[in-house]
Amino acid sequence: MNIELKHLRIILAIHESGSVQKATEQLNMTQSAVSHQLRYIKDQLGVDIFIPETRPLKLSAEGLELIDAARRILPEVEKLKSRFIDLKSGQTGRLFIAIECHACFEWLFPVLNLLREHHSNVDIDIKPGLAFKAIEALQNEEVDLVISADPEKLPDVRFHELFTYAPTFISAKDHPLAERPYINGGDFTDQTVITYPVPVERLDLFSQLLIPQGIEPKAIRQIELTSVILLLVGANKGVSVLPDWVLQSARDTELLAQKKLTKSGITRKLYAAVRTRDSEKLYVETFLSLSKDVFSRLARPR
Amino acid sequence: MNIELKHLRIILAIHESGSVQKATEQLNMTQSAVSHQLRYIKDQLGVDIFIPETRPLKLSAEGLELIDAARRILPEVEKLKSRFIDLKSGQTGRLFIAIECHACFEWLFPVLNLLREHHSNVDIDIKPGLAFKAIEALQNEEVDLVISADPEKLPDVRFHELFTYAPTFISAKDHPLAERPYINGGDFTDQTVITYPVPVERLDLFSQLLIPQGIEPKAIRQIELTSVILLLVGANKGVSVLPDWVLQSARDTELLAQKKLTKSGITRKLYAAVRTRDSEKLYVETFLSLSKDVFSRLARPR
DNA sequence: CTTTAGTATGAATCTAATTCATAATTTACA
DNA sequence: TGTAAATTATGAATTAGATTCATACTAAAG
Repeated sequence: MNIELKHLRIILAIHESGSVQKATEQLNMTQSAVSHQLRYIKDQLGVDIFIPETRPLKLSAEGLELIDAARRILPEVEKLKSRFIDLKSGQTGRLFIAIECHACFEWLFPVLNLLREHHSNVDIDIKPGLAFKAIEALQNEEVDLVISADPEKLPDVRFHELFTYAPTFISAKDHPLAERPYINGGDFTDQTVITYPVPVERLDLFSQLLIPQGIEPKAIRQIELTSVILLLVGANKGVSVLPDWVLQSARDTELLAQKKLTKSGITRKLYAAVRTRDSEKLYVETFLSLSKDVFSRLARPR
Repeated sequence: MNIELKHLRIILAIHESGSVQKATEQLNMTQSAVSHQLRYIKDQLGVDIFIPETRPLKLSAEGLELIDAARRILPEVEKLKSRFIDLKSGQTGRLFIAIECHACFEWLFPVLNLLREHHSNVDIDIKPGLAFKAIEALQNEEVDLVISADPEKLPDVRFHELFTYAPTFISAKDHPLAERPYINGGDFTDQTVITYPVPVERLDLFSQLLIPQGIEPKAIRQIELTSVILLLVGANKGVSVLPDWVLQSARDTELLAQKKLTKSGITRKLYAAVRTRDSEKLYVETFLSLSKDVFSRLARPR
């Protein structure tokens, strides 16, 4: 026995319009096609749906049951279809985010709050614990967007540039290095460095400066919260390197000296990576523009 | 956008088995056919259901939604299908009954009570008010079975013989006609006849005897309840004609004289009329055999 | 009793689904 | 890594299914 949605639609249209004739236009079929289908349905179910040789066509007892079922099933399917139309257009969907950059929480939270206001139908969340294999998780559809500073050339992933920042050295004002015009890699050999609790190769200081030069600092101390890092650096418990925007937006920076890294300064770019086919989704585009907005407000020196 | 149940079944089978390959046997399709369908579905929905180039095939975010919907919709359809299998076999269904014969309530009630015990899934009911156009109502599927004494040759209706009975004259024992060996039509001209409250042409006495002979009784008095009719006849308020089985099963018949109608006696047959295509349904067959059982017990003289 | 509107049907046509053969990928395992 | 095995994708041919057209049939209305 084979029943398809098409058949339920036909039966329902005939019943609601009162005749095969009238149902034809609603169904975009000829009278003959409907009639053939009607016979097919009857053969499949083994019972007459409409009482034969009556006009207007009247439902049989069995037909009534079919109509009941159709009225339960078809709206479900319609819901599914419109759900997919929405999904495709980005009216609705899922935006799970992985961040490779720990400091990014600073601007990401406000962005997501704004994004939720614009797209209440989108399921927005940050997925922790994926930082290291974030791009892989993106390809796997475990997440839908990755904040990354290391763009790759991949066919199925597109990296959208968000903004440029400078990893910046900080120390207490009375720290010896606070006198320098800029800081070099070698300056770290006898310093305690305070960092976020992530593998060192994921920190700009290490990936851009220390690892290439084969330098190791005297000690590393890992702290979760940005404000605590600032506090400890101010208390001369160590030095640190943070994105310039963090320093510009943070309070209590009076005790700190800020220096560029290397004579020419190091700059980096942050990217939002999404799957290519998600690129035009409305909420992805909104995310990108909101990020730039929020960042530019955050980075404005006070 | 066109989605059919077939597509939901394919997606679900692939997801649950883990690969297209394994799904093929469950679906009774070749790997190629499944693959082509998969592409069709993707084109229809406009999004990838499975993440491309991954094995085992993994659902995309959109695919998950599709699976959810399939798991809601497909069981509904399966339920519908098994419902129709039951309907066709007569495991379940509807048995609405119209009776042309008023006295039939006497044996019909016990039959229906027994029938309900055998077929708890069948919706059993008596539909009043259809007595006159009962066969039409049967063809219209307003009712599913008609108790009738007037079989017709119809292509879509089948009359199953239930049993034979004799419309029998009754009067009080001290009534003048109680002396006669049998009663003729002419004997009614100066009698008050007590009948059920139905059109006279539907009463055996009239349709079989008085109307053909053009005879009218002195008066007609209509009473609903059989026991009241017996009471009134016993009290010499009139005479009546009732099926023999009613008299055999009723109490308080000591005061009554029973006489056959005409010298040779009149006999009639009762039929259960059902739509031809319902004839083999289990509960219809049960109804027929139960009716015969109950009747033979009822008609057994006490 | 004839007309008319609605429904059914057969044959032809068109569309969609399936198969077969084979290519392309991916995975597993050396 | 590289190679074999397994899985999936694709194109062309085939088959099955759905639709149309023309027309016959049926029920209802006048």
